[in-house]
Amino acid sequence: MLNQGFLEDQQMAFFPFPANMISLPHQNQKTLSPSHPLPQHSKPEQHLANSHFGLPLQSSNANYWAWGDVGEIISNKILGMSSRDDHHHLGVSGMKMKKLKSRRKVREPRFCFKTMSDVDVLDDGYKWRKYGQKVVKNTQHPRSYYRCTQDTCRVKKRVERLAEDPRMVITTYEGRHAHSPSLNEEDSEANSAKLNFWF
DNA sequence: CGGGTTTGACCCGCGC
DNA sequence: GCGCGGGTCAAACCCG
Repeated sequence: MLNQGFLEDQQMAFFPFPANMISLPHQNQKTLSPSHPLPQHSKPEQHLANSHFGLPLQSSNANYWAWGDVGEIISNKILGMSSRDDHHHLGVSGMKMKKLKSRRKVREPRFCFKTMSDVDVLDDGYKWRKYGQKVVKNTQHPRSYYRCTQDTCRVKKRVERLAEDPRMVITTYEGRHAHSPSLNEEDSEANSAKLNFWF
């Protein structure tokens, strides 16, 4: 059973990395469940070229794909609000966040996706430092907390395994990277060109 | 020695 | 106000 709060909270679900962004060191690592394969026409690169990409969403009992403008999907489907107001608050400092908190609860944009993988931490091109681990209630698997190592970047991610199916890894990203991935230095420019959809 | 991980303590929001 | 639970901190530890 998927954690109820999880679904309600995120209402979104699964953000696919473009295939060229995910390295697959393990044979059996696949994005999304095999029972919900990517549609044939949904080659991520294609949509990158159009500055659009697919966002597979999950309702309570079915996975489906939505295509369109990233920001639109994020604000409509993920943040669940018309986020014009909140866009101003994205990426603000911790201090500012505290001030804003008192006025109104502002949440960093979040999205998550599910992968079938032996490894907990997928290589998404960014460098992460673990800052905590917690056993969440009613699950036998701990949740790990990671922060982007770039000191100006406040992006965080959580990684946990599905209780019902330990082969599945749920990765939840919070915030936006203020930089391009640091895969390796020499082609960081190419990477940033490819990956500037990271908003 | 520098950078990452581990892990218990602490913080804070939320429901009762 | 209090307790619970999720999220974060930070000292200790580990490793190349």
